[in-house]
Amino acid sequence: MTPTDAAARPGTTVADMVRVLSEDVVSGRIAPGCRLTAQAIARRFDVSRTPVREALSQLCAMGLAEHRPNRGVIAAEISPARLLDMFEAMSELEASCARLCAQRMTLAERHRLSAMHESSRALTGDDHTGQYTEFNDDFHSAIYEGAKSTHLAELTAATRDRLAPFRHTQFLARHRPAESFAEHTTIVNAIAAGDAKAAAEAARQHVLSVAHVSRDYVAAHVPPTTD
Amino acid sequence: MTPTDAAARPGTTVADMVRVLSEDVVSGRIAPGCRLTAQAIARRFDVSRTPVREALSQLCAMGLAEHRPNRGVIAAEISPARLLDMFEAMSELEASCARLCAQRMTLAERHRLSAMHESSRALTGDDHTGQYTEFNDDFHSAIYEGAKSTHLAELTAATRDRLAPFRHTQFLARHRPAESFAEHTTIVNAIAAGDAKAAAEAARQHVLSVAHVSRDYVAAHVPPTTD
DNA sequence: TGGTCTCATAGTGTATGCACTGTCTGTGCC
DNA sequence: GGCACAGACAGTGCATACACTATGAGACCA
Repeated sequence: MTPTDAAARPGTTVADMVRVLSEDVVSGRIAPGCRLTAQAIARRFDVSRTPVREALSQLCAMGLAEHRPNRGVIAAEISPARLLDMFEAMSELEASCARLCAQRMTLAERHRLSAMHESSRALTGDDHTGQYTEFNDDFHSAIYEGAKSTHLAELTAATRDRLAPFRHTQFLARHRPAESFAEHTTIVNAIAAGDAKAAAEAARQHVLSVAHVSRDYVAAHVPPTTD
Repeated sequence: MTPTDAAARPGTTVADMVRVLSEDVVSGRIAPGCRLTAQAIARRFDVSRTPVREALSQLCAMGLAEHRPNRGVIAAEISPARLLDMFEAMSELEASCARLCAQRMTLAERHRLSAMHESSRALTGDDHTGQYTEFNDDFHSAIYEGAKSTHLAELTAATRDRLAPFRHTQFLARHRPAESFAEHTTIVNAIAAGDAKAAAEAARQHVLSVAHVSRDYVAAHVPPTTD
């Protein structure tokens, strides 16, 4: 055994903890509002509190957690108003990506997007929600990438991650995958046709409908004020 | 003197260091590519390396610095391609903000924006560039705010800050303030008229013209590869 | 003279200790 | 019975120490 344990366990760096913890928050395994105590996390990863604190501060910078001075860090809690606000930003970002896709995707890329979309038809039944959720992320990622604007793609993906715990609730609503598929069709067709304006509008409307479904879910399941 | 010096100097918290350092990077006082050694910064603020490391990691998360494992942190270096890429994202974000302004600003807000813009006419001479630069930031902030979409405003402001060292170079170009003023006029008029589409397009073009002026400046002043 | 190797040094990354703050529980008072 | 206060305790925030890594200068060799 080397003197420092960290060298013996190369898998446990600050970056690794950030990755694992952000996945926990994004997936909802760590619920919004839940305390992230440095000591507990240090025990979990078998490191000291110092690198944990670093990981937590990065989580805060990503917007996935919130730091309250002398009171620790909690998994990000998003008020209903803030949630809609973020979905709105998301709709603008996705609209921009879709618009740029319509202008910039190569023919091959358009075909690949269409094929990808078509392959998801089989997953629109309410008994494939897990698979459809996964596909959905891939589909949107393809659109961020197709815009060929790295920073825009980064901002969009970051916003998506912050909304992830809430977006995923949409597919708990009955028939939502089928609706989602139909909305995707509009987007894909507009991009395939190179119709930038229609692509942007379709993407915007798609995200807003996700927002409404999610809002209804949150309204039904989250107490009005969680403080 | 209290046991902990930090208590005696309440002005030197992690947040303060982040503020000061980010201003240094944004303003160009700390040049892109410049090393940010934790020890030197610790001496500068008279604290230990621990809080400095926290501040630096936040700077990295903001995109204002870059962390290389075991080799420290450097002030963000942006390649010309990346720069254009970020300006493009900026143009999309500003366009969204302007569009929402046209839809959402109250009559009073529209009047205030027009008045604000009109007041800058006196600063368009090439001998007021400092004042015009300052006004310009206020003007754009007003548009981010007027969109009434907190997250969008945050993303836009964050991107602006990352571009700040380069945006500011635009006003070094002769007659640029006057051109900027003319472009602002188009935006303000569209917002005043509630013409969302025109406002978005005007804002997009405005940012893209900033990008071109800045690109020309950077091309003339930054070596091709800084590595 | 040019290239390579070695060692010194500066600086990063992590662990640990200590002082301070916030919170919770139990006790005394109204 | 309800409320305020004091103490214990848990957890944060920072300083410091130590091990490891990257880098550059100087010595050695071809």
